[in-house]
Amino acid sequence: MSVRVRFAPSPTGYLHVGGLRTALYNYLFAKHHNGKMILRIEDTDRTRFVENAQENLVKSLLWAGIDFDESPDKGGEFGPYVQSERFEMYKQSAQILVDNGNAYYAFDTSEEIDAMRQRQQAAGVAPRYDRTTMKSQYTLGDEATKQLIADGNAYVIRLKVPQDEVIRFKDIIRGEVVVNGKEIDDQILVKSDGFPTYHLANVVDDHHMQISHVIRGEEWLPSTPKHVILYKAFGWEHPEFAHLPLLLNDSKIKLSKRHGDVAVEDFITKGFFKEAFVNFIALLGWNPTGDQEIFSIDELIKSFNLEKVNKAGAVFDRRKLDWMNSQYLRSKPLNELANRILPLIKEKGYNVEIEYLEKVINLVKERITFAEEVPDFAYYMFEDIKEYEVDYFNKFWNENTEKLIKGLFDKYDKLDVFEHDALEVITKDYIAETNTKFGPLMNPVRLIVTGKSVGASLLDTMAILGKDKTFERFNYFISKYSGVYSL
RNA sequence: GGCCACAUCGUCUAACGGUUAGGACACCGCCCUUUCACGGCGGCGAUACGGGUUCGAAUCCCGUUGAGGCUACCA
Repeated sequence: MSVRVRFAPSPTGYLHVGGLRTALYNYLFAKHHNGKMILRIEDTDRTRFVENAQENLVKSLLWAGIDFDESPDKGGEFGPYVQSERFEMYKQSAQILVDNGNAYYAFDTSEEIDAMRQRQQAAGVAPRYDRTTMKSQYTLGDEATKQLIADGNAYVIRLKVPQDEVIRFKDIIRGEVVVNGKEIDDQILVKSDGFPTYHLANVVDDHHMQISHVIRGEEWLPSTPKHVILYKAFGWEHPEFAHLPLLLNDSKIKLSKRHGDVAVEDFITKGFFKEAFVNFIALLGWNPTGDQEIFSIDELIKSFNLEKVNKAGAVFDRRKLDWMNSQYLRSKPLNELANRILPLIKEKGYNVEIEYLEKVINLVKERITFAEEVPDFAYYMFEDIKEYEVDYFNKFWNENTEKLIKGLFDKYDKLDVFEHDALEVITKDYIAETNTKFGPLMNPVRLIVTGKSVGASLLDTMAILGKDKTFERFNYFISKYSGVYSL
């Protein structure tokens, strides 16, 4: 059997990281099995529809490297891939169920349903549609029902759940799940506005689109029995199910919009590499066995399998995500990094050659998490020093060091090749000659050249900055602070 | 409340029924070192609890507890 899976978001906002993980697992599963990945937009709730949401969803998915074989944009032989465009199909499907006795009409208002629920809760029973007392085809009879519809009364269509059956299905991740029909509510299939609910549309589409595996979040597990009933009512085989563990926040509750950023695009904006983000997300709830932490997308595809997906929810740990990003930052080609932040560099008003930018990135990349930090972290590589760190200045700048530093720069001045190795030889000779140490000598030099107390290798910093700039800073510093030993 | 599913270091996780319960993030220490990092080495730290099955249980079964999901004319 060929593998066909789908990612089926609602266009209600932005792509949630949990949604991305679901999409990713579907994608990895499809690619692993040489199957097809389908995007279907589930927009049956027009009250929650958000303009441009679909575009945003697709943009985030594409950013992560998840593309589709069939989608609203690409089309495909099972289209359309937007549920609102499949309206007729659901209508006909619902009619089939009414005709074959697996669904029925109901005319209750939402107030009446609310009242029913309150009665049930007060009585301590589970809220469920009460076929015996409510205004449905059950209590009204077929003739009266027909008449009410003919008269233009609003109605819904409900699934007639077999009360005396035990529903069983196999979940690839969780094993067999068993639910008693008595526990299942008569789910609304068609709303009074004529639109199908998720349950109907989902089952109809998955069947007609020949979906082989439904891989979705655990929040769908409780409604899966309803879906199984639906497939049976239609006389269809149901696809295989795999319910993914939830992504949790620090409080171990389902990651949601209410608690910090969960929109994928926020992470894009923050500067995460897609490879790092995908790598991190993939390992949240799945592990191929072993100690490997860094996986390329091809490695993920190669080793992915549903059986290894965990059952328990996984907390989304930003610190590990940061670490993951820094790992990728260190291993990425310099030209890629340089091109990535070039627009940002220009935006800051810095006019530098790409080669120079690459050198600077290489200089500081082990000290930062995001490539975008470079212009701030090492601003002194792009413009004049804005200020000297006061504590550092007061600690290291005095009459002795001034004399010492001047002597060192006299030696540096003789250098034609202003590079790391040459600088190192000169510096070491000078240390031996003056009987000082690297630290006390170079700390003030760092202050003079960068204004800061921390940073990358100082010799490399000076070499990249070049002799002219280095001396410009030295001369400026001396002209301003010679004899001034406290700020 | 009911239903469903879940439970290994703080977090992500590994472990044919036989391991000193392994790795990673975070944290701490040491080394490296001009600073800060990177890196290397080491430390801290877990099988929720109680019963069973078994020669032997993190692993299988039952119960308890805990935390979660669902309980919409939302998905």
